[in-house]
Formats: sequence, structure tokens, C-alpha cells
Amino acid sequence: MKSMATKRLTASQRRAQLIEVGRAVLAQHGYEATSVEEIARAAGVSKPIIYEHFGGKEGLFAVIVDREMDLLVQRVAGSISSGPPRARFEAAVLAFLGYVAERPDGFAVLTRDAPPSARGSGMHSVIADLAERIRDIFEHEFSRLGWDTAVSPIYAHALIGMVTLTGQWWMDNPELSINEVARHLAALGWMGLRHLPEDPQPIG
Amino acid sequence: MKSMATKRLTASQRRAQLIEVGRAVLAQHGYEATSVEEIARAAGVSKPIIYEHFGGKEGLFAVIVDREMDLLVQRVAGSISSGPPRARFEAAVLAFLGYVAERPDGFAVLTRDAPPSARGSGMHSVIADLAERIRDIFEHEFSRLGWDTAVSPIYAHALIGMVTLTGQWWMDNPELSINEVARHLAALGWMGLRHLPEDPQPIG
DNA sequence: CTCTAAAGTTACGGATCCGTAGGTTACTCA
DNA sequence: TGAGTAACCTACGGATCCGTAACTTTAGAG
Repeated sequence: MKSMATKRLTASQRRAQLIEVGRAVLAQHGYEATSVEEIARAAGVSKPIIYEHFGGKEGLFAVIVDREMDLLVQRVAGSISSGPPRARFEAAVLAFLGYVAERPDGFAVLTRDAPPSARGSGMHSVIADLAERIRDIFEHEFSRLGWDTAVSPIYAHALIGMVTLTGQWWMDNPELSINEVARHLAALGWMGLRHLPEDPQPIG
Repeated sequence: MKSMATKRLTASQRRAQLIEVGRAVLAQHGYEATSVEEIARAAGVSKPIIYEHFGGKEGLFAVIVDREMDLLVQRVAGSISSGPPRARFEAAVLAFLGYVAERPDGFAVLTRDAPPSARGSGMHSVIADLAERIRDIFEHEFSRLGWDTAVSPIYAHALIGMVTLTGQWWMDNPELSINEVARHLAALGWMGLRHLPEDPQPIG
């Protein structure tokens, strides 16, 4: 497994390969527990190459996270853009889970811990991004209904957490199809929202 | 802030203090990014003391995680134990968020990454534990209704993810009271479950 | 006051890791 | 074929961290 005499690659080819390999390694061990040399070894290359292309560990990580964030956000944003409300909702859930299914390593990287410096990186930023979009939708809808808009972030985060954790679970238990899981999640979320009382009663 | 000539403590007192201090430090920096010396310094003590009491970094971490897991599980399990279904559901949500509010450091430690060795530690294990209990409830209920029980883990994880991520968000945005957040989450989850169709339709 | 056991400290070995300096190999084009 | 450039490697400095060995200080019992 020592990487048998790999051919010499173009700068951009090597760069692309390092992103692929880096994503896989980082998905498995996380940022802190992954050494630059480990990624280099997995790519059949020596350490300084990574410094040449990305400036260091954080640089490579940043590029990987950025690409995955874009993929996920684009996907969800695209699917949520048109149609009647319920269809948009269901499409968004399916888009999110589709990303999880097709890019498990990317999802794992986004989910795991980010480097200490970049507190804005990693999943936190994706969540913040998605949460903001979804909160906007809720705010609009809530104000249309004359409800309190201060609680809209609750629902935004609740729905994202729902899909995210179920996605993580599905990665370890992929017995059911993504479509089926999405149907159930969409039904749960949609019905919950649809029958929401204007002002939930205190517990007692 | 160099720890002014702290008095000498009893073994058990020191042990208890190290657990407290360790939890705070680990909550802030995470397992990998925290050094034993950092915890020792924060406790006004030298490094070998930690090795004497816990055998090392993993030992201390294990004790902290174990205690927090117990606290959270006990709390949720206790609140879910009796009453009519909806009250049990709401009580469980409130119990979870109550833990988050009262033990933010503990929640942060459970949420963050675990040491590479102990894959069964950290939040994963808490989630697995809670998910199993909740899945059992759903399985029972679904089979009573004659529904497919294979999908019950979806709902278990969806609800846990909902509460967990909203809890994380609330820690950074505690403008609303825990009770209010719990009311909304409980309403969303309950209404979603209550009006769930037997077999969610395909998206289209 | 003294003696002892518990509590705590300094100092270090061994390992790992990041990042870089400086040299080497292999393509390419004239 | 030969030179120049782009790709790549070996080797190392500096820093950090884990865990331990050997030593020192404090508190309390007799």
C-alpha cells in the first residue's frame, strides 16, 4: 500500500488529487487528529507538496470545507427555490439527504470539528447559513400570520438538527433508502409546522 | 491569574476540583486541543497530579463524560417515565433543554469530539442511548397502530437532533427562556407526530 | 517537637508534528 | 541532445505534548 511509483502530475492535477485524498482522510480522523504527513502519504507524495499547494493544513482544510459548503448550500437552495410550500419543504429535505448520501466524506468533514482558529468554518458556518435562509422563510410566514417572529430561529434550527442528525445516523445505518427517510422526515416536519398552534401552551 | 498559593487539598477534594476544572477547559477547547498541562495550570496544580488521579487525559475525560451522560440520561429518563403521552413528550424536551441550560459545559463536552480511542464515548453514546429508548417507544406505538416499525429510528433521531441542535443554538442565543423554547419544540415535534400519515407519500 | 505519610513539584525522555531550506529528478522544448 | 523549468524529495529546526522518575514540602498524629 506504499503507493507504487506514481506518475508525476501537473500542478492542478496534483492539487485536485490532494483535495480528494485530504477530504477522505479528514473525514475519517478529523482535523486535529490528522497530520499533514498522513495526507501526503495517502496521496503518494511528500509533505512539502501540501505546503506548496495550500500553505499548510488549515489551507487545505479551508479549501475542502469551502467546496463542500458550496455544494450543500447550492443544492438545498436550488431545491427550495420554487413551487408550493410543501413541495419546497420536501425537496429541501431530499436535497440535504441526497448530499449526505452522495458525499459522505464531505458531510463527515463538515460535521467534525474545525481548526481552533477558524471558528467560522466547519459545520457551524453551514448551519448558520442554512439556518438564516430558513429563518427568513419562517419570519416571513409568521409575520404574515401575525405570529411572533422572535421564535422563528427555533424552528429553523429544529428542522436543520432533525435532518442533520438523522443524516448522520443514516450514514451508519443505510438500510432504508434516502427517499424513504426523506419522506418520513418531510412528513414529520411538515405536519409539525402545519398544525402548529399560534402560541404553544405552557407545559403542565 | 497564576493561582495564588492555593491551599493543599485532600485527595478526594482535589479529584473533585480537577473534574470541575477539566470539564470547563474541555468544554472550551475540545479534547484534542486541550493539553494535560493546561488543565493542571487552570487548577493551580502541576501535571503529574492529574496522572495520579485519573491515569492520564483519557481517564479524566472518561470520568467527566460518564458523569454528564448519567446526568442527562437520568434527567430525561426520569421525566419521560409517567403521565399521558403528550405530557411525557413535553417533559422530556424540557428536561433535555434544562440540562443544556444548567450544565452548558457538560453539554459542550458531550457535544464535542471524543478521543480517537473511545469511539463509544462522547455524544455518540448519549445519542445512541437516548435514541434507543425513544425508538423503543415509537416501535411500541407504531406496532400498536399496525405501522412499519422499521422507520422508528428515523423519528427517534429526528427528534433528538431537533432538540440537540436547538440546544446548541440556544447556548449562543439565550434571549428566549428555556421554557419558551421547549414549548415550541414540543409543539413542533408533537404535532408532527400526531398528524403523521401512516405511509408518507413520495415527493412529487 | 518530631516523625511519617500524603500531597505536590521539577525535570526529563521519547515521540509527534508543523513548516521550511536546500537539493534532486523528470518532463519539455528548442 | 542539452538546457531550463516545473515537480518533487530528504533532512532538519523548533515547538508541543504525553507520561514518568525522583525529589521536596506540608499537615497532622503521637
